[in-house]
This record gives sequence, structure tokens and C-alpha cells, in this order.
Amino acid sequence: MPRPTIYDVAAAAGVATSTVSRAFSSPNRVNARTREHIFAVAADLGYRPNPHARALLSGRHHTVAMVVSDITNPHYFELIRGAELRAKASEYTLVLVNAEESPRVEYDQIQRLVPSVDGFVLGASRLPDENLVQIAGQRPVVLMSRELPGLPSVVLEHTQGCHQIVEHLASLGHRHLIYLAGPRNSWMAATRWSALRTAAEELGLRAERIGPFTPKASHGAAAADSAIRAGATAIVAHNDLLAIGVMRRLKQRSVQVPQEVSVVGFDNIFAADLCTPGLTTLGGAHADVGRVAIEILLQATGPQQPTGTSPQVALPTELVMRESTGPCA
Amino acid sequence: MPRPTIYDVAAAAGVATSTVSRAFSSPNRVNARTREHIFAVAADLGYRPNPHARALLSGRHHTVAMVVSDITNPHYFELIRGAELRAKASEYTLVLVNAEESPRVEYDQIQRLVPSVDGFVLGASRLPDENLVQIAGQRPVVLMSRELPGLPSVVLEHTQGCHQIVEHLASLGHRHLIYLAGPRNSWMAATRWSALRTAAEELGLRAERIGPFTPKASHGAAAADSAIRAGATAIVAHNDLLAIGVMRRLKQRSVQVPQEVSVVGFDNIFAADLCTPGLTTLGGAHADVGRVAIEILLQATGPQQPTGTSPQVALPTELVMRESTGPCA
DNA sequence: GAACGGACAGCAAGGGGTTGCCATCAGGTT
DNA sequence: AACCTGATGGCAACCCCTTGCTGTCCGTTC
Repeated sequence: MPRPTIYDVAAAAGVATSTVSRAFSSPNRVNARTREHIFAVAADLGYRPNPHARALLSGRHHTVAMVVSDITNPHYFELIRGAELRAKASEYTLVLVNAEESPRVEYDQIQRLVPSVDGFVLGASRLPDENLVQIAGQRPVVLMSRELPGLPSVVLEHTQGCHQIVEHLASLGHRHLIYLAGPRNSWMAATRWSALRTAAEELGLRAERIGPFTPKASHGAAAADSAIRAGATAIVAHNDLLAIGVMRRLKQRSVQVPQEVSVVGFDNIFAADLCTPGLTTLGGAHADVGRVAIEILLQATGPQQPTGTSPQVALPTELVMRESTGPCA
Repeated sequence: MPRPTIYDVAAAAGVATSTVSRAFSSPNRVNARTREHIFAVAADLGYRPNPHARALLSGRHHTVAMVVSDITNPHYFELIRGAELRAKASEYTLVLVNAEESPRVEYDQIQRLVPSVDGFVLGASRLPDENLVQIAGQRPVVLMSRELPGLPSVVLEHTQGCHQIVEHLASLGHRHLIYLAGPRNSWMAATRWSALRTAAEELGLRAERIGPFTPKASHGAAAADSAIRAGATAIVAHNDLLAIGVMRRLKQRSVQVPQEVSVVGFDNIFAADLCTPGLTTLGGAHADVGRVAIEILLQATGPQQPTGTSPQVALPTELVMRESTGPCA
């Protein structure tokens, strides 16, 4: 017993297939009584429209893809969760793709999915601008943790946030901070560094950048060693994972945090609250980033013509102070 | 300029559409020279087959869905990662669905996806057996962290693992353990309890179960209070999140871990290594669970007839000892 | 040299819906 | 009574690709 089709429903209800189709896709084009009758018959038969047949003609798949630069980063869990929830609320299917920090993989996967999805949400895309523009020409795209003029995006307000970090460090007496940079092709890394440097200048601190580092805990050891060698009293790591890796290494080398060195991270992942000492970090409502990104995307894939506007949303950040930062030695 | 179709390719190459189609889907049905020519023209035009049209007829979508009971649980990240990687390796698309701990949501989402995916991987499904059997009748299904005769599954070897836990506790002099149970409809919770109880009996410990508890850190406080009231010297929590929540509460109540109470978790999530004291927990290669599950699923969705066998894979566990367990007071 | 068989390409019928256009009909106008 | 209008439902083409069947061509075989 294969799935019933509109033909079965039409036959059972004694109407034409087009009427059945319309009853589902544009209910007000069909008389209320007929419609109810069709619905009843359909429910009886257990009919469900075949999304592929529908997509074939309409070109709309009720599916969006979320591409993340590295799925192993816990920071994304929140984004994914927010996105999944929002997509589900609109009965959209969420396809998840891991770019494994490789622009190549990212691009290939996106191209593979172009025919099957209505749009893309890209998390911290490592692709060059021109690729993003090209993809945006094929399907609606919303960027997360990245901005590009002309494309909609959702980010956390990092300029502001970085300023808070530097202020926090300055008020603790630090005169010199070291930023452990993220991947070379990370927009976020560039933005953070630029914001940190500006804020540092403004507040009379010396800012230095080391890196790039792969933002994983395992790469924290090398980062920590470099930072110590550079004579850091305050380390701002590209993200919490790196910061946690740094702190581990510092403990190993018997460098006291925060007495000798202060450490700050980004993202406020679950683990930041659990490590010892607790990690001071710049957090924010990451689930909202995912949620809003999907929301904008659904707007863009909607039936109404694209408005031409590309909202660039910046959600507030919050400096979560824990024990990894303290007065400068 | 819409995407080129086989018609465009056929016209440009001077052959029939069917020949183009066959050149792609069954290359040896077409002369090598013709084929090469078609490929050249197709590449030139930037042709890519439309997966929906293909799926419409063939019924194969090159897509599998992964449904997890609660996406916010870090334990799943590994599963998801392993699954995503494996799916990508076979050029399958992975759809991610969060059941939010609700059997209702789980079932509805699955039914919604039935027409669009080739199969399901269900992580810690909360559905009753009969639902699973029914779904398995519609599409191939592979269970993770759950077993059901007749359905393929991938789990960690928990019986063995639980035995290790109890042995560990027994060797530390504990005579009484309390299991903080997971959700009522969790197969895993039932299995762990049964394994713990058996092992406890064997080793002469008294085992007691409290719960069920929602396995999140935020529910650890209540669990901790119950456990203390029951006079626990050793607590085995349903998962690491709950264990971490318990330890937080114990610290709050100035109950020393492990001096007064030992705590053990399950899953060995990233945070287990970071909390203080480090959490003793039963780990395993979770990414492999996801990987193997997808592998079995792809096997089952493959062209060859289902073999009728339903592999029940059990991957080894590993008791990771940290500082949260110690000699009984 | 006729009959035969294999390799290959094309025709056309779907697969499950959507939708532009037309036919019908009831109700309202003048 | 003739005419118009809007609401409603049906016909059939179309979306893009797959595949069973047919026809052609050419090399074999007896």
C-alpha cells in the first residue's frame, strides 16, 4: 500500500485532482464545503503531499541549510538549536552541514545543496566575499558571525563587546593585552582584533596580536607558550575553547591565573563556567543569532518579492566576569 | 538564466534526453564516446541533475534524517559530528531534527520527513516500541542508544560499563549507590539501572534508584537534594549534565566531593574534564556511534535488497576516572 | 546471403503535484 | 428576458528526470 496521492484523494472525494491540490495549497480558491470534504477524505486516507513533487514545480522546498565552519565547536550548538527551533516552528526542514574549517568543503557542499534548499544560513563562513556574493545570487543567504555589505547578517555586537573587555582589563590595571587570533580567513577574527586594537588605543593600552591559531582547546598550548614569551599580562583568546586550552597549559607551566596572567575568551560556552578558574568571556544570546538568522532567511525565501533590503542585525553582548581575570601583577 | 536541464544538454549535444539521463545514471548503457561528449557539454553548461526530479521517480533522495531527543545535550554533538561526516563521505545530506524530549514532536517530525528522506537515525528515541516498528515499516531505521529486537541499533556497551562503575565504587569501599534516573521513557535509563543493579547485587552493594530526572544541569539541584536525603555515599547520575548539576548543588550545600560523596556520570562530555573536581564518567567513542549508525543506514537504503538482518552493534565503553570519586567516608 | 543477436539511442509514459486558462453556474442587473 | 459577474471546479500542460520498450545498425553465424 503505497502512499496515497492526490489522485486517490480526488477519486475518493469525487473531484478533480486540481481541486484537491488547491484545497491544500490555496484553500480560499475552493469552496469551504468542498474543501472540508476533501480534507476529511484526505485525512481518512492518510494523505500527505509529496514535498518533492511540490518542489519540482514550485521550486520551493521548505528546507534551509545551515552551514557551520566547524561543528565540533560547542559555540555552534546554541546557534544550531536556535535555528532548528525556528525552522521547525515554520515547518521548515533544517539541513546541517559541517564545513570542517575548509572553504573548499564549504563551497562544494553549498553547491551540492543549491538545487534542494530554499536558502542558506552560513555560520562564520570562511569563504571569500566574492563567493558569498555569487552564492547569494543563487539562493537567499544569511550570514552569521560575519558581515558583508549587501548581504543580510546576524552577529553579536562585538565592537561594543571588545570595548568592554578592554575596559575591564584596563580597570584592573593591565597596560598590555595580547590577542590570540583565530583563523586567517575568519571575519570574526579580523573584527575582534580591530575592535580590540581601537579600544586599546583609546584606553591607552598596548595591543598585540599573535596567531593565527585554530580555535580549539588542543591548540591552546602553543598559543599559551607564545603569549608567555611575548610577556603577556592579559590574554584575549579568539574563543573559549582556545582560552580553556591556554589556561590548561598555563596551569601546566605553573603560571597562575589570574594572579600572573588574566585570560578572556569569547562565546561563553557551557564549559566556560565549569573550568577552574571560571573563564571571563564575552557572551551573548547565541541561540537568538540562529533564530534570527533563520527568521530573516524565511522572510527572504517568502512569496513576496525580495525587498532589496539586507538587514544587518547586531545582537547585544554581555561580558561575563568570572575568575580568570584579575588585577595586573 | 535558470539552471540548465537535461533538455538543454541534450539539445546542445545533439542527442536525446534519455541518452543524457543514462550517461549520468547508468554510464555503461551508453557508448563511451557519446558519454564523454555529453559530459563535456554538460560541464560546459554547468548542468547539475535536479535531485528532486530524480527523487520523484527513483524514490531515493540521498538524504537521511537524524532525530535526537534533545539537541541541547552536548553528548549529541559527537554523535552528530560522526554522523555528519559519514553522511557527507557518501554525499548524503543530513537533516537534523530535535525532538525536544517530546515523543509527540518526535513522531510528528518523523512523519513529516518520511516522504523526503531515505531513512532515519534515531538518537535515544523516546517513542514506544510499536511506533518504532511502524516507522521502520515506512523507512529504514537505525537506533542509537536504544535497542529493540528486529531493528538495527548502535549503542555503547553499557552493561559492561556499568559493571566497571560499580566495581570502581566497590573497590573504593562504597556499600550503597544511588542512581539518579533519566527520563521515564528512556531506554538508556532503564538499561543503566538494570545493569547497575545487577552489578551491585553481584558485588554486594545496595543500589537504589531515585527519579526520574530531566538530564540537564539545571535539574541537578533537586536530584542532589534527594540523593543526600537518601544518605548516598556514591551517586551515579544518568548523564554528565545531571552529574555536574549535582556537584554544583553539593558544593553549594558544602558537601565535599569526593570526601563525603562520590559522583559518577555518563557520556564523558567535554565539560566533564573541566569542572571541579573533574567528573568520573563512563565514556566511549560517541562519534563512532553516529558514524556506524549512518553506515548501517546507508547499507539498508542501498540498492541491494535488505538482507533481513538487523545488526545490533555495541561499541566499547571506557571508565574515565577523575577526581569526583574517592574512598567511602 | 539470410537469419540472428547484441549494443546503443530514442520515444514516450510516467512520478505527484501546480497552475493558467476555460467552462459552468448561481445570483444579481437592468 | 437578456446580460454580466464572480465564485468554483476541471482540463491539460508543465516541472525535470527515469526507464521499459522499440527500432536501427552492424557484426556473427551457419
